[in-house]
Amino acid sequence: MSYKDKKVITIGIVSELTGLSERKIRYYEERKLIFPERSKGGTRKYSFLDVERLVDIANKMEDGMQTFEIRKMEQKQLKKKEVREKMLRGQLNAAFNMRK
Amino acid sequence: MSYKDKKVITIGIVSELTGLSERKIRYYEERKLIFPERSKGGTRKYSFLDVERLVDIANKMEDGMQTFEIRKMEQKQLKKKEVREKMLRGQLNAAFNMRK
DNA sequence: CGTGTAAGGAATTCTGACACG
DNA sequence: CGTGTAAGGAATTCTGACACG
Repeated sequence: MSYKDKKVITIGIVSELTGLSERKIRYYEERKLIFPERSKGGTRKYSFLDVERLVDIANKMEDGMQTFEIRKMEQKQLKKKEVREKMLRGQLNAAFNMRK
Repeated sequence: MSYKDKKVITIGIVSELTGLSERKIRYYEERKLIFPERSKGGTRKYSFLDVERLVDIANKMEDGMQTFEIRKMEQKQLKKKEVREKMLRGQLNAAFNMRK
């Protein structure tokens, strides 16, 4: 975990960093696009990665995409990534086996 | 400016990250060891670099150093760094001049 | 000098709801 | 569906001060 992934930023500052209203930021969480942590008291805590994600979400919203479409798109990309990694592992294994 | 230098963390979270009380953190600011920014409303905002600095300060305090000593020490190291950079620039210039 | 604490107030955040479209 | 807003309350932070050592 680098600094980028540490959940330490409160929503007001995230709002400033992204230019999005707090309302929007909370709504995108409701739609499962973003997953802040919580303090003991219940205040949301975001990472810089979350901030980047929010900017990306904002761009897609501007392009007329709907929240559920954005969610699906992210799932697809996650799946692609998994497949890619699985293949890579397979090739590494094959290469390793050839050596014996 | 990388993420490390962005002042985005509130004092409560800094307290958790460093293990220092908010009182101590504010006191080290009073003694000019740390320089948070402020929100419009007046709440302090720290960077990850500040968090690292605070941990370093805490270690020196544990070793019995006093705040003014820590401040002096940091000034000295800053000066050393400046001298080093000045010398480096001088050498680079010399090397460049030899080429013509 | 360095730090804890209680005090009162202000800034920040939270949730659930209503509104509009 | 996506977002603004007013509402009431709770969590967070701020300052200046007193205390102890």
